[in-house]
Amino acid sequence: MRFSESLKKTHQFQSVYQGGRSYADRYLVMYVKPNGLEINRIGISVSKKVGNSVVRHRVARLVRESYRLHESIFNSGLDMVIVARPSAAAVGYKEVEGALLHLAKLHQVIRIFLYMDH
RNA sequence: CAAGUAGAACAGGUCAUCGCGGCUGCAGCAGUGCAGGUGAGGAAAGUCCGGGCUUCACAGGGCAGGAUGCCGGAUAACGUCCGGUGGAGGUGACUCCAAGGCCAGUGCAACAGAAAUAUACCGCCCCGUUCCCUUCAGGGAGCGCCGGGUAAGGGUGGAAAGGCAGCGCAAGAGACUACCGUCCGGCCGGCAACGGCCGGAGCCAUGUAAACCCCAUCCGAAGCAAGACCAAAAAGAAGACCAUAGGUUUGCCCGGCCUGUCUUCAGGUAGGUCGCUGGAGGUGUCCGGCGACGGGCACCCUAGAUAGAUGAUGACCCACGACAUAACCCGGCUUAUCGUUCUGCUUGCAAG
RNA sequence: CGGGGUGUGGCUCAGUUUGGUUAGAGCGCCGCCUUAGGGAGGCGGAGGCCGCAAGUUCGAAUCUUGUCACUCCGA
Repeated sequence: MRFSESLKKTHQFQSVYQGGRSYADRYLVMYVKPNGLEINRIGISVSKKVGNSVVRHRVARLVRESYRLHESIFNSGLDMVIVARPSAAAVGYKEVEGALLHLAKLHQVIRIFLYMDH
């Protein structure tokens, strides 16, 4: 991803959980917190309750792919944590993409005109 | 053709676009960019065993604890595998078995039953005695406070002192006899487990060791977050620099101590590098072996991430896609799994 | 990577050590009594293949092995 890094440390995740705002739908939960940097940092969390290793990796890839393909319309300087809910295990790319963009719209972190144009 | 049985292989494919982790090459001081090539499984899973490797411990032996348990072999090793033996199931191909020892000792066996490791409740028989019948041989019925024999029959139970048939007897009993079984001894075959044959028995006597236990064999402990190296930081040691700033020791001076600066050593946190993939490795072929497996030769190199890489979209085909993601590496076991293909063998039916 | 624990009526737990006849307790549920009615109280009742599968034993919730799920601890 050209403009983004990933969150790695436990304390970075804790910071977003405690200092950020959150929205959720059936498949995903999104936490957002400004980080004061030029770039975005994104963390994806898929708990063991979602499924086994294959399912968890697949969900994480779908979320990452969705973000990658729409990276250009996101605002900069954000820390985001996206948590997958158990119902996300059964769905495909289209649903995950829709959920991600829906939550981003609620957070007002994407450029709406580009989103509409898309 | 149908049903079954044993074994083996495969685990969606092709194309296009976007994207990810190593590697190689080129460019660049560097961040990085471009190109090429490569990138999960039969179970990668569960972590149930075994080994390698690493660190620690260790003269040797024993105890404790744990594991294994018919015999022989394979192997680095195993609780795995192969070949046998015995037993169980199946018409059969074939499958399954924790399959050492309760005459070393101890424990336990509810309920039922007269009695559970020793027993006489009913029954059967003998003896004594009373009464009745009587053809004077005997027969029948009752009694025995505590007379005796018997384990055939009854019933209980998982189990009641081998089974069955005969002989025998007052009634009975391996008391005796044949067969079967069990145990003991001998001979033969086999490396052995064991099998076969012959002879004998005082058939002295339940089950349970996945009850304690006994016997035989094996096991030092921990695990790649093992461990090795580099190394900010924090705390530490030694030395030097003060003709020196501050504090303290006594009012002052010298001297001492602390703070200071530098060097060296030690240390090992954050972080980094190695361990990290060429191996008890694969594929083919030949040889030895019934086989597990072993040996020779040729060829091949096939993930190595470190919050952790395989995905998305579109098109076509088909069987319409199951289970499941390496994390130091191997050998097994167990469990999950939509299906497809092939081979050996068995049984049944039909036809030739 | 290593180690431990738990699974029993709808819920919370006993019983497993040392196998034994029909597995108990509380709350909940159902019926009846009581009340004008409800609650409380009293009486009675239903509800369990003891997580699953094999095995040992005459007999298994209990013993053994395998397996599944949940959960805790350490590095």
